[in-house]
Order: sequence, then C-alpha cells, then structure tokens
Amino acid sequence: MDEDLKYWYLRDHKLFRTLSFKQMKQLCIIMGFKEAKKGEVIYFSSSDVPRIFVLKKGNIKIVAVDEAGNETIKDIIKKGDLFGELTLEADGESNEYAKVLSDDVAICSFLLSDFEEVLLKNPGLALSYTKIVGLKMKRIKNSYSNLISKDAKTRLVLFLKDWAEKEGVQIGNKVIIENYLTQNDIAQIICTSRQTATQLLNEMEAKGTLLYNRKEIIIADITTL
Amino acid sequence: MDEDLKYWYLRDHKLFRTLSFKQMKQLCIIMGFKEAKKGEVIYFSSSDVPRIFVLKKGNIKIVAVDEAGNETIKDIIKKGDLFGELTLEADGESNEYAKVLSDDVAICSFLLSDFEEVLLKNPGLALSYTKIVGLKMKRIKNSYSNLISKDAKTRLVLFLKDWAEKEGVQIGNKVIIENYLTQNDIAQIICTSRQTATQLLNEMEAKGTLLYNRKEIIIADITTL
DNA sequence: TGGGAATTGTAATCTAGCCGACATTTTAAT
DNA sequence: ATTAAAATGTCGGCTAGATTACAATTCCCA
Repeated sequence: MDEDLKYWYLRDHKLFRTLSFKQMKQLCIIMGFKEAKKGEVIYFSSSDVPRIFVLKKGNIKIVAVDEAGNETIKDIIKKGDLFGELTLEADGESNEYAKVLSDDVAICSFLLSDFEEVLLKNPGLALSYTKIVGLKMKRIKNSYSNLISKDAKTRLVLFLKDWAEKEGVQIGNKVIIENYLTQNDIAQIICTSRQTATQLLNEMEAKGTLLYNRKEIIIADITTL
Repeated sequence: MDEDLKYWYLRDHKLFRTLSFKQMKQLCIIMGFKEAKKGEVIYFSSSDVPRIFVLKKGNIKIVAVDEAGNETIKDIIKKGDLFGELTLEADGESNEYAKVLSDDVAICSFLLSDFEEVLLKNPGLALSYTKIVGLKMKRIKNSYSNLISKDAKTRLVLFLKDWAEKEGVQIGNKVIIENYLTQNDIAQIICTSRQTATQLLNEMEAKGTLLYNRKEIIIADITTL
C-alpha cells in the first residue's frame, strides 16, 4: 500500500497528531494495513504476534469465548478507537475474536514490540497513550459497575443513552441512531438474555418512547429516556 | 521527613528501579508522605488535588459510594500497589474513599501534574507505568467478567484462590491466609449480600474445605478448592 | 421467486440469591 | 465489669430474569 496514504490514515488519529513528520514516517514503516467485509472474523488475540490496532473505518465487536463456549461482547470498537494488546503485555490466555459489524472496515496495526520502540523515543506520545488506555479503563469500570448494581431495564436505558450520545443524530429532543446491532448483540452487551432484551425493547416501543427496527433506532425524547 | 528515607522508600518500588540517582532525587522533591491507623479514612478522590499514591505498608480498601448510598468495594490495595488517579486524568465525578484495613499504613504520593513532568522526561518510566496500569486494568476486567458469568459460590472460590495465591502461606496443600476482611467486606468484593457470603462460608466450613475466623482463613486443600 | 437461515415475538416454568427480620457472638471502649 | 457497637448466624418469602420451547417475521441469495 502507498506510504503516503498510510501516513494520512494515521495522521488523522488524535493520538499521533503531536508527532513530527519524521516520527510519523518512522511509525508508518512498521505499520500494517487491512480491510475486511461484514461478518468476517478478522483477529484472534492469541493466535498471532501481539499487535496494537487502530480502527480507521467502520465498527467491529470484540467477543470473548469462555471455557463453556459462552460468548460475551467485550467491546464495540468504533472508528478511531484503539484495540488489541493495549496493555503492552501479550496475553496468551484470553480467547477473543473480532467480528466486522459494518459493511466494511479498514484497520491499521503495529507490532507491539515496534510500537514500544517508538513510545520510548517519544515520551509525549507515551503519555497520551497512557491517558487513552486509562480512559478506556475508566469506561470499562463504569459500564461494569452498572452491570452489577442496576437491573436489566436500567442497563438498557443507559446503553441506549450512551449510544445515542456517541453516534446519534439529534433533532430537537429526538435522536436517530443507525442500528448495526441485533437484539441479541444488545442483549450480550448489557448482559441479559436475548428474550429479556426483546421484551424490554417492545415495552418501550409500546409506551412510545422508542422506535426499533433493524436499520435504525429512534428515541422519541432523549431527555426523558 | 528525612530526604534520604523518602528516597529509599521509593527506590524500593519496582516501578522506580530503573531511574538514576538524579532522577530519583527529582521525584523525591515532589513526594508527599503520610501514615495512618486502622479504620481511618485517608482519601477522598474528588476532594483533593489529583494525586498518585504508592502504598508502602499495610492494606487499604477503596470504596465507592453511588447516588443511592450503596457502597461497593472497588479494590483492595496492598503493599507496593499504586492507586489514585492512575489514568493521569482527574475525575471529578466518582465518589470514592479509602479506608485503612491493617493496623497502620504508610503512603507516598505525588501530585498528578508533577508526576506527568517526570514521565515526560523518562520514557522508560512512562512505559513501565503504562504496563502497570494496563495490568491493573486486565485484573479488573477479569474479576468483573467473573461477576457476570459465574454464580456467587464460584465467585467466592475464585476470590479465595486469588487471595491465597497472593498472600497465603502454603504448607503442603494447606494454605493459611491472614484475614483482615470481615464477611461483609468479602461479600462486597464478590458482589453478593452479606447473608449469602456467610452461608457459603459456613457451608464450606461444614464440608471441611475451609476454616474461617476473624484472624485467619485456613484452606484445607488449595488444589481441590 | 422460493426456501433456508437469521432475527424477532411471546409465554410458561423455575431458581439463585436479595431482602427483611431477627438471635447470637465477639470486640472494643469506658 | 458493663455495655454499646460490630460482626456473624439463620430463616422464609419474594422477584428479576434465565431457561426452554415454539411461532412468526424478515433477510439473503441462488
């Protein structure tokens, strides 16, 4: 792939904006690039050499499989997000994979070891990176503590609010969200059964607070959700 | 407090071992030091200037209080652990406090802003720091996913195994843990009600797999727990 | 354009574990 | 020693939500 295009893809990310041209060049040399289509499984955390990924386009979900074969959605990764061995420490144990949700995705990646080299030479970048990882941790902590203390309905509402805020198009108090998740996906994210999620969504639709279909979700009034 | 003693306190921590004498001196200048006794509440995350803390001696628990006044134990901090604004980002929202569990504790701290300065000048330190934060994140993720997919009994067993591994004294297959937690504390950590935790512990005691009292916990056979 | 797969809808069971309501024991303080 | 405050032990009722089991829809593509 063209070096210059790679450069711009990366340059676009807030994490790398502080770097000089020379430093960017250095990063680009070690960069990988990949595209994939909907439904594809693009990444098994344990199978490959440890890497850091930057999602440049589209959405993917990170799914963890436990010993019993149960699948949990660990994370939804959106354009601009980092994923992979964020902790800078390879992790042989966990069995995770990533599945493409949107029609297609574009992904940049570095080898963990290469990325570390660059961080060592750019303390500012290391600091920014730590903050990004920290922020991610904070979000995870927050959503997990919701899982524990709130009931399924509250969790669904919190998830919808969060989704609306991040991606929704707001018109007055109405918010339209492009829906690339199935009810089963949503259920897995808020950690409940598919049936419960379906029931809750239908209840909300009956009450008129919501309008659900496979293409979009329309929230009647985000302030009273 | 004596500069030299401060120096050694810090030097002792693995995170700072790579620093030169000069760099250590720089850190010591900005360092604070504090001691506290059992039961004392030593730290409100939101009330003070953002800080990073290193626990040099003893144990504390980090407790979060939600809007409804429910308390959850977020973390148990042990000798050598870091806590506070680890993400390098002040967090006005969360309402947390730390309570001393052991007879007494000793704590070092830096101002967040000062610590950032030092990290900027020491890329290696920044990298180590990111890894420590990352490791903590990984542990949190792991324990949370247990909360979600496992039942209360399994969670208790996992917690005990973890505790035994980290702090227990092993004699053959028998493990003795110094118990500085109440049953209520344990219940909060594994996110169940106090009554359920009590019941589970008593069941295990009845089956002979365990011996619980306020001073210590003796696990009969760690391999079959 | 038809048919299989994925997604969504609905209902009836069943259970872990929360909650309230105590009794009992241990600890710490005066 | 006395007593108040923590910590622990025990029990039954109650409920959110998992689970099982189908039906109905919608999507996809050959």
